[in-house]
Parts: sequence; C-alpha cells; structure tokens
Amino acid sequence: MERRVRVRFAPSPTGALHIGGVRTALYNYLFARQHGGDMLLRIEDTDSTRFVPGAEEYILEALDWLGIGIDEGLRLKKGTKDIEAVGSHGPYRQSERREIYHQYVKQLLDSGHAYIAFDTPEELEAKRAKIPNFQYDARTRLQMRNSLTMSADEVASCINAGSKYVVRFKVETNEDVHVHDLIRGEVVINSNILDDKVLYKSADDLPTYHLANIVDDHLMEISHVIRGEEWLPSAPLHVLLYRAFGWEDTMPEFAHLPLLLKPDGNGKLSKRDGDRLGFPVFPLEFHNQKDGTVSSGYRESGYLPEAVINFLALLGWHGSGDQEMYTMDELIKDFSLDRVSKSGAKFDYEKGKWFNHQYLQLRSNEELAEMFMPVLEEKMNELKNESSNLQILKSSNDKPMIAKIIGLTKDRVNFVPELWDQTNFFFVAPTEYDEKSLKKRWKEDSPKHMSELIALLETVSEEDWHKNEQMVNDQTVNTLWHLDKVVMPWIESKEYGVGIVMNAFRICLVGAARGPHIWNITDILGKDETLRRVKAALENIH
RNA sequence: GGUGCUAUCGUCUAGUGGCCUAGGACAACGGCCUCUCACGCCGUAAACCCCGGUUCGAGUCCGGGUAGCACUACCA
Repeated sequence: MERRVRVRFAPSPTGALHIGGVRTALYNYLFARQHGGDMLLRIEDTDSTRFVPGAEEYILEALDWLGIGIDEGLRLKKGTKDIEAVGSHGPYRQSERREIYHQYVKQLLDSGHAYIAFDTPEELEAKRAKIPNFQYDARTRLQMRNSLTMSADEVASCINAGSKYVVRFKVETNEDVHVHDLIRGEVVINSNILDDKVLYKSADDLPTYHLANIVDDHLMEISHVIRGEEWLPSAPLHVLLYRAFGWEDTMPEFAHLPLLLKPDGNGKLSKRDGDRLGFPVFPLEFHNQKDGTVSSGYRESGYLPEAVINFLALLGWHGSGDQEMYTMDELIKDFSLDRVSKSGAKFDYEKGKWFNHQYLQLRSNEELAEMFMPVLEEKMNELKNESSNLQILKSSNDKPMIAKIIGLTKDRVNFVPELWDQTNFFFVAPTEYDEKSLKKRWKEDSPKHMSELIALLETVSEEDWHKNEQMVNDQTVNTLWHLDKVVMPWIESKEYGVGIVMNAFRICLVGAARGPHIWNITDILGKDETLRRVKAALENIH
C-alpha cells in the first residue's frame, strides 16, 4: 500500500525566513497538495543561542501571506496572528521535545550505536589547531576521552562529578552508504569520510539537528524530505541514523533542492546581496530584536504574493510546457520533482519585477486603489509639510476617482508605490516644468497657442467636457472625446500641428512630456483645474 | 586540503541519441502604434565548458580534465 504523503517545512527561528527557505516551503506545499497529503510545520529551535524573538511569528506570517497553507504543526489561527498547534504528533517545537530525544539517545547508547564523550570544546579546538583536518572518527576516537576509552566506572564517576559530556554517533567504518535522491538519483558516500557527529549537546541539553530531525521525521511519519542542497552531504549520516534506530523500512524519500545563488558573481544568495543590489531577500520586512537590524521585505516593497510565488516556483523548476504564468492551483497540478533542476539558480530579480507587473495588471483598479491609498496619503503629507502653496486636489480621498486614475496608469508600473510617480500630477498641480520636455516641446508660439486654447475651452460646457464615445473599427476600440471635436478642427484650420499644440498643453497640465492620453487627464482634472493649470503655465514658463 | 553535487544564450530554462541550421521567458537592441512617456505588438542579436571515447549519428551516453557551488561546528 502506498504511504500517505506527509512533508514538512522545518525552519529555525534564527531570523527572518530567507527567500530560499520560502521556496523550499513552497515546493513542499505543492508536493503535499498534489498528492493529497499533509504539509507540516515544525520549528527546529535546538540551538538556543541563536534563537531570535519574533522569528517564529515572522515565519508563520510570511507563509500565511504567500498562501502556503499548513495542515499540521504550528500555524496562524485563521484570520489572526495567534499561533496554534494542530495535529496529534506534537509538540511541534523541538525545544519542547527534550524527553522524547532523551529516550532515543538512550536507545542508541544502549544498542552501541552511540557513545559518551567528555572532550570539551576547548580541547577539540586545540586538537584541530594542532592537527590539520582533524576529525573525530574511527581513526581518532580511541585517543579521546569517551566511553569507548574509559571504563564504565570512570564514565559513571565523571558523570556523577558533574562533568559535561556529549553523545556522539559511532559511525561504522568503510561502508558505502547509498542515498536515493529524487532529484539527483543515487548518491554514494563511504562512511570513512564521515565523522562521529555530536547527537546530543552538553551546552544546552538539547539534541543537534541530525538527531532531532531523524527522530521527529520518524515520529511524525514524514514520507518525503524536501530540503536544500546544503543538506546533501549529511544525508548519508541521516541514512545511517535511520538504520541504527531500525527504521530503515519507513525512512522518508529524499529530494535535495538546488540552491539560490547571488545574481552577480559567485556563491549563495545572502542577506547582504539584497542590501547591496537593492532588492529584498525576505518575504516580509523584519525588525530583528536581537541585533536591531531591519531587513526589507517583498510585501513592503509592493510585491503581490502571487507574483512572488510564481517567480519562486520557476527558479529551479519548470512546468511541462512553455507556460510562465501559474496560479497556485496550476502549480499544484503541474508540479513534479523530476522537473526540478539540479544546478543552482542565480537569483534574477528583473524577472521578479516582470512577474509583479503581470500580476498587477490582473488586479482590479479598486483593489489597487486600496493598496495605493497608504502610499498616497504619505506622499501628500510629505508635500503638505514641504510647501504651503501646492495645489492639492480634493480627490485625494475619492476612491472611485483614484481607481479611475490607476486604470489609466497601472500598465506602466511594476509596483504599487511606483503608481505615485505616474499619477502625482493628478493630485498636485505642477510647480515646475521639466527642462528637457520644455526644450523639446515648448515652442515659440506655444504661449499664443495656449491662450487661444484657453479661450476655446472656455466655451465648452461642464457637461460636454467629460463626454466621450467608443468607436469600434477593425477590432480596435478608440475613444472619441467631445473635446477632440472642439480642439482638432481648430488646430487644423489654423495649421498649428497637432503635436505642437498637444505637447505644449500636456506640459501645462503635467509639467513634463509624459502621462496618459491628454483627454483622460482633462477628464479627471475637470474644466476649472485644467484651465487654471494652463493659465499658471503661461505665467510661469519663460 | 578532503568529500559530494553541478555544468545549454548575460539570466531562468526546454532538450531523456536522429524531430536541434538548439525552443521559450526575462533583460538588451531595433521597428510599429502615437499628442508625450510608458504599455502592447512585431522583429534582431545571443548558448551546448574543454579533451577523448562509444555510435552510422552526441547538447543528449561513458571517461578524464577544468570551473562553480555546497559541506567539512556541542549551527541549522
């Protein structure tokens, strides 16, 4: 009978969740969902010295934001930021599983697969300094202070005297260990190169990753371990541990994912790369309470979760066809571990931007308006403080109006905050005029043209000002504005040239030679504001 | 140093021995659209790490180099 698919994402709460970790979580999630299995979340906090407050909450919130759902283990209570533990295999924090690990360490000790070692960190350090490439293994273990070299009485009295000790795994010599990897195939390593790994630490009375991981995966009935490639070298040790416990027949399948690499140069992607190259490497902004640093996040940078998901999914995996845009459901359907690449993927931030642009276009103007409001508010406040004679439109609180403005401009931005650069002139009248635009588009006759235009526009009624009709010809839809019918014949009869007049007009309204179609601008600005801006321009442009 | 993994356009990648004069996407460049800037559309340029071997035939299989990466803690 096929085993139920159960996978886990098991981060350490040592800081913000790295984007590579997010991808690992995503692949686990996709795999679980595709097979109708369970996605577990377990916190691996066996290093008490590296614990960062808030990291656990951060991890759960990040996964929640991205829509990576958790079936079992630790997760956010729906719609809240409260953490809940669900499932019958708990506790799901390793720091709360001490007694369980004690029991299994004892089992290994009793069966002779592990031994007690009294060597202090200082002694080991000295050894390593003296002997290059020193390794605690079959060749050296008999020269060290451990239960293999000491009598049972000695060991007992040392322990009774309060000596600190660790438990080490006794690796068998010269054995070819086979690891079957779903992505890389068969990997064989000889046990001679493995060292007698510490399984239980004296420092904080907690197991190391290796022991805790194997015990928990076994007890939690994990069927597939999907994790980063950095774990591949220790996979043989894990196989040996399963064997020592006698759990080899229920050992999970392994899949080691390629690493995310720096966009430039060599090496794996790090937090510093983000700072250096100006992009986030974390899903959410993180305030590290331990060292006081703040790291930027995708969410705060204006990324849509679906864009981050799509972008990440395609970094190291490809679908069955040429499809690039994937919803989460489509990913679940199409995902397959055998289409995960073997080699590391350089982090291509530009493509991430493109994905966000695509997904931004898919969102409704109203949704985008909602997201844009805080940005707008902040910018307006900044401007208010800076200068008192700025013209600020009433519409800064008018959501339908903002949605309309966004509809005109969203196709030119990658991120929500960039909307401000494209729309600011709708909210604030220009106080200065772009020199380059002026040089190219403001002609000698422009003041004359603008004066005539003002007179012409004065004759248009408030109602006609906003009037337009859709013209359909040859599958393309064109909007014919009432103002077209007023202005174009005038330009033609005077032979001024459409471009000459319209560009000058545009500079008056926008302050530069950019922006949406001009009648869309006049429509939103309204008759009064439009005319006011042209008059102001006539006074201010010299 | 040791061990392991990896190797196709600048980047992410397709490619499972003949469909490959190597396909797609991002970025770049050019054109079209146009009152501007964008978007969009169309197009151009751009790659099989090297050397051997197997085979009628190799990007694809094998061996060896080379390079990159990871690991080599009482971190995970």
